[in-house]
Amino acid sequence: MQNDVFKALSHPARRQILALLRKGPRLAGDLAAEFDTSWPTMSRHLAVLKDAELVTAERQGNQILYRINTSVLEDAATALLGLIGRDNGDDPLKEAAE
Amino acid sequence: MQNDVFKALSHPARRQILALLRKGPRLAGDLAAEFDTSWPTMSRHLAVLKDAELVTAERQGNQILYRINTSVLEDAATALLGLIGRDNGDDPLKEAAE
DNA sequence: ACTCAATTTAGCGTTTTTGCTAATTAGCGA
DNA sequence: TCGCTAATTAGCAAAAACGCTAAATTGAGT
Repeated sequence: MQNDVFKALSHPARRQILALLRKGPRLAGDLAAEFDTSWPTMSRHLAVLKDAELVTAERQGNQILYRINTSVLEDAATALLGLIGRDNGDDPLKEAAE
Repeated sequence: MQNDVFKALSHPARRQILALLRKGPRLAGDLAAEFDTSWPTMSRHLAVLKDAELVTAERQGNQILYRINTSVLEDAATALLGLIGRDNGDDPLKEAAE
């Protein structure tokens, strides 16, 4: 699902969400409050991030706590870095694919 | 134009093009030959990569030589890595934005 | 100028993404 | 159970991305 990861990262709002989440877990509502877009729109951005496993969601009673998932982000960064190095024989795209 | 970079990276074919280019510069035609899609489609993918400055194009007489631009790729990877580290105060998105 | 090969641009239809409002689900407390 | 708040899902319209075929462009060679 490497594929969806880059797609998820392609929207600026979603990268911004990750930037906020980097500082610590947040409730969905708190996140939504930081953006101009409507709640449902935020909710969908979060769903996209969750599908890509870039974040995890955990119910806390009435609300939902979102956490960044650094491991998937690491894989993506690694894949990108793999694209940089001069040829060492292996395929950088396949390499980080899992 | 950080924005366009991630968008450019969001399509698997374009990442694959970069993977090929990583091994060395290539003529547009040679690149196109590696994919199932039509030439015009490849041409557009290349244009997207060029807009994002992920590659550079250089005319060689009749044909066009494409080269990967690692510096932009590095910036993107750095931005991603910046999303991983625990809070150090600065904004990882802005940071790599230029 | 004429022609060929390499590539890009135009134009079009289909699919995906985005963002909105309205409606729904889920959990909590009275 | 009723009502409230938090969040998601439905449904829709507008915009953007994709990929194709056909037409145009560019440079090289004759």
